Amino acid sequence: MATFQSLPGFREFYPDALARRNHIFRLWRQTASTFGFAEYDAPVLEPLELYKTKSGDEIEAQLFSFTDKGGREVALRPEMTPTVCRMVGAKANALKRPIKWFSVAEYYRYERAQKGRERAFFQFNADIFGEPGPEAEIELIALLTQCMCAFGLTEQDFYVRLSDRNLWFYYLEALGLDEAKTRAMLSAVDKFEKAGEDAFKAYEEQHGPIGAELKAKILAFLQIKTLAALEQTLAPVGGEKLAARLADWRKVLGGLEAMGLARYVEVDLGVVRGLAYYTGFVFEAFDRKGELRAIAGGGRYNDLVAKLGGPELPAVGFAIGDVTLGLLLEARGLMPTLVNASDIYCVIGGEAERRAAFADIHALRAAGYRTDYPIREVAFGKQFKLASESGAKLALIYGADELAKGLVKVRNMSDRAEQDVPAAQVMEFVRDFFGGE
RNA sequence: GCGGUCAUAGCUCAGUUGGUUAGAGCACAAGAUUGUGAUUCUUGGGGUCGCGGGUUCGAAUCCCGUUGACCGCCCCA
Repeated sequence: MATFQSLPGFREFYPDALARRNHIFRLWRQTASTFGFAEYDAPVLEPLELYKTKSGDEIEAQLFSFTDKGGREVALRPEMTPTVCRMVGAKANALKRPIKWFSVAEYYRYERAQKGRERAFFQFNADIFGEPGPEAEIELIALLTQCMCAFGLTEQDFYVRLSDRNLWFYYLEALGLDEAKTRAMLSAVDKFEKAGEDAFKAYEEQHGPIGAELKAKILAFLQIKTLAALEQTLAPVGGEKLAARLADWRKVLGGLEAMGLARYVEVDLGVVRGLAYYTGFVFEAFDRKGELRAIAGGGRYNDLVAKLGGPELPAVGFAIGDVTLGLLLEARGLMPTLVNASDIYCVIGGEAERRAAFADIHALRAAGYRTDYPIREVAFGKQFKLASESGAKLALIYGADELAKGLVKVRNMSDRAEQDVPAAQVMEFVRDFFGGE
């Protein structure tokens, strides 16, 4: 057994695991690019204060933080949001609006590792800055769903739960709750799905018993699954703010429906997301079977850029984690296996033939064909087995008989057909073969 | 940070009330096979049984500690 093991929650990526990771990254990048998002990157190590300012002092317990040799308090980034807010804030006036940016990066959190949660993990992060209206939400939720569908996932596999902190604020205000009670109630709502009635305990300890009528209204609000039900519930409450907010809801859901994405999105006010900096719509993606942790989460955070020292700049963003998504893809059989296949495998008779083959091998590789051969002498019969295992579509056979006649034998690995090709025309033959695919 | 379960080969696991040299399948490698593919047969490498201590004539097996994984709680940006 090895003397040293990797730290808890830190993963090693053997080639097959890295191939799966790259597959995920590739489709994320491709998808973001089709949506017109630009990729950026940023430091892994940041001033500790950046995260304390954003999330409060308690956050330090969840961070990989330390003092560097210059006496600076630093932390490995646990998320991208504060960093990207700083970057955008610093050049806000020079950036063309809307600012649509994405990144694929590794994050570090000092937490107990569990299924679907590691201490080091990757996230796809997408944000839109400078757009206060719900059009930004449409764009991002569309991107989120496509970032899942690109892998072959369907509405049978995942869905996005859409909620709204503003709606809760307006509704609870109309029900007569002050700000402190509202925050406590949102915290209870956040816990309700997991804890049930117990979720209200903390609220009642703080603010006294919840009246039966109030509780019934809260629970009814949580049951709402459609826009129609939402409008029906809020109609008697009235108020301009609520009316305007419902118009935003109609815009978001209408836009997503027009994109054909309605089947992925559910109204679900049970999602409030713990962190206090969200200022409007919030959403999370889950697997339909409810077996896994959240796959993605995001929302609007209009105050954060200013809070971190930039100008007033509205923003919406979300992140998808690689761990839970990877688990879901494995469970649905959507993770490809053979990734390192060759195009061409060379079967080589002996040492003399090897020298002749090398010229072609190098030329083929330079021309971009994935070309492999047995690195040391191997029995002829076994080489065909190796060729088969390599995944190559074509085997080039450099035998003594062929080379004596100035030929190379070419075997089509799928239909086993063979033909002789003049040695000088091998490259041309290969081009035709792969060009005609 | 707290509780529960578990830890034997690269992987999945077997290993009797404690008994002498710890096994199987898969995977990997070599050969049968010096000119033709996933089959078959033979053979091989690979283990201080997570680590440390204790009980015992004797520990993979029992006890204590520790590390890690998994499940749950807290948290989840």
